[in-house]
Amino acid sequence: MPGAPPAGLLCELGPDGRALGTPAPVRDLAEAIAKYERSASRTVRWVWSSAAEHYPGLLSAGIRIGRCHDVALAEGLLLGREGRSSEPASLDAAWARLQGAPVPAGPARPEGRSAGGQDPLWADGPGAAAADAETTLGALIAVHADQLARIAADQYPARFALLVAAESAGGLAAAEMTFAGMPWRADVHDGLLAEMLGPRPPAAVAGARAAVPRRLAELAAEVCAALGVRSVNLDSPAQLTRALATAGVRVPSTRFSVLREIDHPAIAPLLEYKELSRLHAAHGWTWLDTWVRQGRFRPDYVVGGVVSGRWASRGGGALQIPKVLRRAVVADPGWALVVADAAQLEPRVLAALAGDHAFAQAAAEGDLYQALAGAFGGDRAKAKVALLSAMYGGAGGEAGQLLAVLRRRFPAASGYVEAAARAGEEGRVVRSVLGRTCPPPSAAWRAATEDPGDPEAGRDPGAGRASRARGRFTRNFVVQASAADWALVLLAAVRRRLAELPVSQAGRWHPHAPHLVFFQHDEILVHCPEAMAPSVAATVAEAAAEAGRAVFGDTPVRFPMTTAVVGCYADAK
DNA sequence: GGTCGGGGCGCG
DNA sequence: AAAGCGCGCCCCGACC
Repeated sequence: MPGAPPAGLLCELGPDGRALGTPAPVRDLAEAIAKYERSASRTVRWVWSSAAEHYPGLLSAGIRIGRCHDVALAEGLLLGREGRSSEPASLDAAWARLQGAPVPAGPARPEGRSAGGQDPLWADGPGAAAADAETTLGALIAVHADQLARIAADQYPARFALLVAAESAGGLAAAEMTFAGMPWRADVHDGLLAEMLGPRPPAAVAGARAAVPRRLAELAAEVCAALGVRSVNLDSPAQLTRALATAGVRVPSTRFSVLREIDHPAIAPLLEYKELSRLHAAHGWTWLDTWVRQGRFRPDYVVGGVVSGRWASRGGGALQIPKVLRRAVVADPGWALVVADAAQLEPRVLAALAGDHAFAQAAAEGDLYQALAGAFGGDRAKAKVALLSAMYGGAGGEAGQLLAVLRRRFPAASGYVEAAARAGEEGRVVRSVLGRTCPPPSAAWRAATEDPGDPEAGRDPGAGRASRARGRFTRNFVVQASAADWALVLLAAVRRRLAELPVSQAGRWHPHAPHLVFFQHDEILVHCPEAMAPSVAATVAEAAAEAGRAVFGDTPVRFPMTTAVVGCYADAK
């Protein structure tokens, strides 16, 4: 019925996922959910097909939920562990697999907001009869029970269960962050653009290209004059390379790092042009018009969108916001931003992962690189290069020597990443600390690297390169993915603890309570009333300690957060 | 008219 | 000797 609140079907489940009693129809599903959330006598964990699909609607109705089991996210993790990450992870797909039926086509990688699709819990749309709701609920219960069994069958079931819980909490946090939005001052953004690019050019008339901002036109003219050419499209690497060649400058590419080394009058304006045109194209006035509404930037986050478990985003380049634009991220009047990022997260994660005693001691307090500097002649910069090379697989320049030092002084830590690299080179998979699994090698990779039957035939010349490239990937995966595990547990802990602060109300999305507004790999932003900022900062610190214990157990390694309470994101560091 | 891979660069 | 890890999005240019 148009205008009626969505009805639905609820069913309580036992610890093993079996239905307790019969499904109960409710007239107003949102209200029924809120009522469960408010009930003090028990903690509810909602089982649903996906938060990305269902939660935005609940939030719009003013309802916040505490915990869930997100079937799609869980399925993604399980498929990954089973070496089937290319298969679709939706409830429909999982149900089809469980029944041995043809699996509906769908995106293999997780998606954010779904464009449509059936709503298994409150199926009241056209064509969704009550019978369909029952069928869908049955599928949901069966798939969930199957997932619980598959989780329990993991080599480390408790850790994998934590991963599924944290991923599910991430799904909730992502929807809440989109709902709340990141405070964004369009006037400040516009002012920054005008300062750097010149005033906003008039909108393009139909059919014509938009006018180029004044500063970009000036810089392009300077470059042309210095190169002695009439005109060149600086946005075309091919054209630019040719124009540089006519001026006697031969470059292998037009990358910033290549051009920077060249002594020619065209280079300075060219580098400035590249920097500003990038800002204009990616985060200029068009971006502002497209993505900022009523003082908020609301990107879609894609939980688990990166193989390592990091989030991706869709639209607005939410995870690539240029640092200069942080000036536009300003707390509402009377509110503050608590900006917290994990200090030197990845090397600390490696220390905890490897159980390298000497390394872990260095990661116990303070500046990790400084603590390791002693092993590198007291040079902190060398310690940092050595660590980054170990985690990324680089060995250029003096990194090779520094790696040798690292290997001698911290054998367990370097051994950990070396073993991961070997596994990757040999085509095996590796896992994060909580059990997120990297994708298996592609068929093309296997074909390129397999041993030829005839020893005289020799290997494909690209085989070594492909093998080493995968080694670098798995070497980095164990660290990056374990860091993502920690960050996800941190996010879940912050989210839960914020909801326990006095101002919050169970079951309600409270617009005046502190809320997460941004999460970028190892950094979080909380928007909160000014007076609450100190308790929010303390909450984040407690959550970080909790995440360390939950993910790594008993370790001397600490995971300190650098936390700032500011009115503007740009002032955080 | 559209798609798609590459070059390039923003973030971690 | 040469090369480092993971993304999203812009523009270009080849191609259908």
